[in-house]
Amino acid sequence: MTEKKEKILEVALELFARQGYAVTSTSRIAKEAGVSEGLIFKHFVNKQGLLDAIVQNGMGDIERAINVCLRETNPKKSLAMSLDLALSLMREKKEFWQLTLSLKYQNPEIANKYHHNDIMKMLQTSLEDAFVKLDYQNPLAEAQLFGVLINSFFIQFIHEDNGQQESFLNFIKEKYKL
Amino acid sequence: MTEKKEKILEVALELFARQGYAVTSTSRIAKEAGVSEGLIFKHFVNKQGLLDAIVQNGMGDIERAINVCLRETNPKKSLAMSLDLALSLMREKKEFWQLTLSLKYQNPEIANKYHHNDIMKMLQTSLEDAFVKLDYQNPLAEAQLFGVLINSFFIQFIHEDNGQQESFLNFIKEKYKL
DNA sequence: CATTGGTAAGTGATTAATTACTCATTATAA
DNA sequence: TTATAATGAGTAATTAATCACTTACCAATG
Repeated sequence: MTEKKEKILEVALELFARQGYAVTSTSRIAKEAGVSEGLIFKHFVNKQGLLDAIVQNGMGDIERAINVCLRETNPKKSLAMSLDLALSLMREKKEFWQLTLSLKYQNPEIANKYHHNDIMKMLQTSLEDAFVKLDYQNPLAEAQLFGVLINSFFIQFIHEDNGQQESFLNFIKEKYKL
Repeated sequence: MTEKKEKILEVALELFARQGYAVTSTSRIAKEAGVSEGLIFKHFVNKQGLLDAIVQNGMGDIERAINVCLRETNPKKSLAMSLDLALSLMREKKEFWQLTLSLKYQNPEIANKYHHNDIMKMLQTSLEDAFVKLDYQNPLAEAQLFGVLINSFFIQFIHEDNGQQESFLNFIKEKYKL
């Protein structure tokens, strides 16, 4: 991976996340990355190919982080870890979340290939395990609700970072006595 | 409001919601509405003006529906009504929700003027009232959580209508004994 | 040590298509 | 008659993508 290729990916992620995929032109990306426009197409074939590369990059990082979380067997620890993971992933990969979420509304094809709900589904099984172990009367529905809580935490944090996120997570932890 | 003007609004809402604002061309809207492209600019000045008109239309309908809901003084009934309102609004105005939500990622200017969080804020006060009356130990945070639950219900329903929405709402009602 | 040949990285002018928008003109209805 | 509704050809700007070309690097060969 050359320096310029990496710079293109970096700038494109930032612009796609901030402005949206459709309204970000390849010429703008090239200018901002200090690169000729032609180079983008040399490396990524077309604009969609550039987007694909960005999404694949991001998904790799996140899958690795989640797999660590899934190994926890203690149910309460597992639930708490899921919440902490959400917070840290959000802080470190905010631009990427913004992009994947926005693609749901702009680019249905790629949104069906990889979007952040896929990651949520990976977590869902481990959540269900946890609620079964904790003897909840309706563990599946509880897991669904918990997943939705994490999901909406993501969405809210993406839209406005007013610092209330941590207190909101703590409130959930109290509610589930984690 | 002439027939053709209404048809433009109808078609534009559908296309903006399905494809996104940026990628939907005025020529496409005109063709699909069976109207000359010039007419769009006669009625709405520019593309942004067309979007403004659509959003204002939708917000009017929804504000009226919400105001009915806010008059309820019984706390449990108020909370239950909020959930039912979310379901019915979603079913009747799905395209509009899709649009407003997608604008958050594509059109920051208009998203700040009117977006669906404004409507959530209208509900928030009535939710806080309800949880105070119900003697919850932390009514503000509870109201926030409840608002988030409604919020995420919207977002999930927009993305995939797999019929699980009603059962999810019922689960919340049970959890809050509504 | 040169010199050659091959390859990938990178450029920038150019292209065809599409875009939002304009405007002179025509139809319609009160 | 007069204002408004509606048309559709036209325009300047922007777009994604292509193309012929240059540069940098590196290994093999004589």
